[in-house]
Order: sequence, then structure tokens, then C-alpha cells
Amino acid sequence: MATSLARKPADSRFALKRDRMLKAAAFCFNQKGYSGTSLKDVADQLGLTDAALYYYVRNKEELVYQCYLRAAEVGREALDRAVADGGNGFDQVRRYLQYHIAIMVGDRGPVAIMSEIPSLQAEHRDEVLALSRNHSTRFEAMLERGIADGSIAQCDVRMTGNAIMGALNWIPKWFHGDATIAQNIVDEFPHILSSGLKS
Amino acid sequence: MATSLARKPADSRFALKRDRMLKAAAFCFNQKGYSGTSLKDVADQLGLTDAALYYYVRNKEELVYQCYLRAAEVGREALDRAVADGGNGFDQVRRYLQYHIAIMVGDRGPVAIMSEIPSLQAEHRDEVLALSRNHSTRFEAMLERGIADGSIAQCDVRMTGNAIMGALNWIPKWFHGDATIAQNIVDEFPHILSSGLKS
DNA sequence: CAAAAAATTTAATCCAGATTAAAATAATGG
DNA sequence: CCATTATTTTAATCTGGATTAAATTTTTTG
Repeated sequence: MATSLARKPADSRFALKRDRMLKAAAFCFNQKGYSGTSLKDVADQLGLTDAALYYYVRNKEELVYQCYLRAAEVGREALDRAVADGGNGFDQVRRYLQYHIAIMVGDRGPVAIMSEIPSLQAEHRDEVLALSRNHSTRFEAMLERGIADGSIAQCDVRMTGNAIMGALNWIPKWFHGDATIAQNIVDEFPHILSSGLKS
Repeated sequence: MATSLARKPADSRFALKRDRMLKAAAFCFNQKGYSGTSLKDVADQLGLTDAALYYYVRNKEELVYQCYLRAAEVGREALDRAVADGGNGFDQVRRYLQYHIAIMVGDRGPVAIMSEIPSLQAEHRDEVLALSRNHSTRFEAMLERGIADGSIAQCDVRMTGNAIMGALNWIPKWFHGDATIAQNIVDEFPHILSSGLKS
């Protein structure tokens, strides 16, 4: 049977293998760059043939698209958890950073850097951009809540958000799976990125 | 005559056009992604034919390579100026950020995001990586001087450096030439990125 | 255990975009 | 002006890696 959108969610074997593939792809893209990774590279990581990937994904563009959806999902999850935890704005920001970073450098990772959004097909590009903007907007709102409740110093939330997100999004550029460094990031980054916010 | 490495430095017409080309290429790469930009895209920006680019560069790989060299140069320049200005570690860090950011969003920009280092040919890749590491090392040393002279609070300089560089390097991802926003970045970023460092 | 469905491979094709060679045009210098 | 060199274009070719179809192997299920 061809790759089907009408596959049952209950088919967890498929979902699991597909997820492994997305992680392998994210690893390759982050490591070798987009143009530098062929489908064969991704397949090699999985002990498969390049053609086998087409069972899980329509084409390379969709592989990238799925990687980006996954990255967006991971970010949203961290934000959701931080909001659910409550507390003042500053606390929420710090927890969000903790959650997101822990996921990125942990066994849910690697998470793909969204370097090639512009080369996605129109609908996919728009969807990913919307998710991305939504995430930024929610994070900025979190900063504003912190300013309102007095836990975060007055600042330009747009620029501050861009700065913090940039530092986060850049992590996969220099982190390549070393466990010691992963621990270091988890220990240090939340503090580094939030210490400048204190009121 | 073919593209020649033995071209006189005095030949400023060539150098100027070449620089325009590199800026156009950086613009395209940042905007449309690497795989999304063909040589024709770059040529169109310059009112040229794709084939004309080969007069300035051996191939696409070298175009990317030159863009990255240019990006590295801009960073080094900012660091050099900041060091030359003197002052304590914190002051130097802030000035470095001011200089680098001003260049990136100013008329020396755009500066290419180094997303495709791994797909460069070995010698080019090694050279760019070396420049990149050297820059990081120098920046970390600057942080250490600040800690030593008491202007910067004790911190993990490696991680702090990574965080700040990430925020910097991400700027071209979301900044696309709007003058108002450029001013905003110049005004806000140096403070945002250094405020957490104060001792 | 035998069908049926799922997963993967083998072996081609296919193609956008990079690259090249030769010709044409523009600039420059005596 | 002419000759020479610099720059660009036109018109091909070339190619790596994506994609596809059909065959094969593996897994599931009744």
C-alpha cells in the first residue's frame, strides 16, 4: 500500500518508525546541512535504502516539512507545560526554557533547525510560518505578563523574544549529542537566558 | 580571461562588483534558503545571467564559501574594534555587540547565516570552521577578562558565549532589511544581550 | 500454515539546476 | 579610431540525487 494519509492513529508501529526517521533526518540536516544530506544519508542512519523512505513520506520536501512540524510541536509542548505550571511571568519563562532545552538535548531530540522554510511548498511553508509566529507571539505574551506582574523588568518584548529564541534555536548548530555538554546546557542556559530579565 | 586568482588588488571595479554579488547571494541564501536559491536567483538580483556569475566565482560552492568568509570578516572586524577601544571586559563586550549588529543590519549587510558549512569542500570547510572557532574563542576570552576585572559576573563562558552568539547569528533569520526595525535592533540588542552579564 | 497486507529493495528513469564553451558585446588604453 | 582586454550572453551539455514502478521479502492474521 502506498503512503496513506488515512492510516489509523492506532497503527503505532508505523508511527514509531516514522518518528525514528524524522529524528534521523533532523540529525542529518543539522549535521550536514540541507543540501549536504541526501535521502540516502538519512536512510543509511536507519539501515534502510533511500527508496524505503518513500513509504513514510511523499518526497524530500515533505520530510523537511514533517521535521519542522515536529520541532514546532516540541516548542509548543514546552510552552504549554510552563503555562500550566503557573507562577509569575518570570517563573514561567524560566520553566519554558528548562522544558524546551531539556527536550532539545534529550532523547526527544535532535530537533531540526528551521533553515529551509522558504523552500517548502506554499501550503506547508504557510503552516510552519504560522506555527512559528504563534510560538513567538505566545512567548512575547509571557514576557508581557511578567512585566505586568512585576517579575520581569520593562523591555522591548519583541526584541527580547527574538534574542532568546535565537539563542535557543541556534543550539542544534553546536550541540551534537555529547551527554556531558547536554547536562551543561540544561544546567546553564535557562539561567543565562533569563538572568537579564529580572526586574 | 577566466576567473583569476592573480587579479590585481588595484582592480577595484572587479572587487566592487564581486562584493555586490556576495551581498546579493547572502540576501538570497538568508531569504530563500540554500536549496531554494539557484544561481539564476542571485543573477536576477544583479540584472545578470546565471552564467555571468562564473566570471567571479568558480562554482556555487565557492560562492557560499566567499559569503561565509565575508561573514567571518565582519565579525572579526567588530571584535578588533571593540578590543582596540579598550575599557573593561563588560564595556568591550557591549561595544563588540554594537559594532557587529550595526554592521549586520546596516549597509554592509546582509551577512550570510552559516547554515551550510558542512557541505563546503574540505579545505573551505576547515578554513571557515577555524575562523568560526577563533571568533568564539576570542569572544570567550573577552568574557573571561570581564570576569577577571570584576565587570562581568562569574559564569560559564563557553555556554554564555554560545547563547550570545546564537542570538546574534539568528538575526538574519527574522530581519529582512526594514530600516525601522534595524534601528530597533541596534538600540535594543546590545543591552538585551549584555544586561545578564553584569556583576 | 496459507493468504493478505506491510515493509523494503532493486533497478530504472528523470530533471532542475549547475556547469561549460564559444560567441557577442562593452570598456579601455594607446 | 583600432586593438586589446574585460564582461556578459547564448545555447548547449552534464549530473547527482530525487523519484518511480515492479519485484521481493517480511510480518500479520485468520
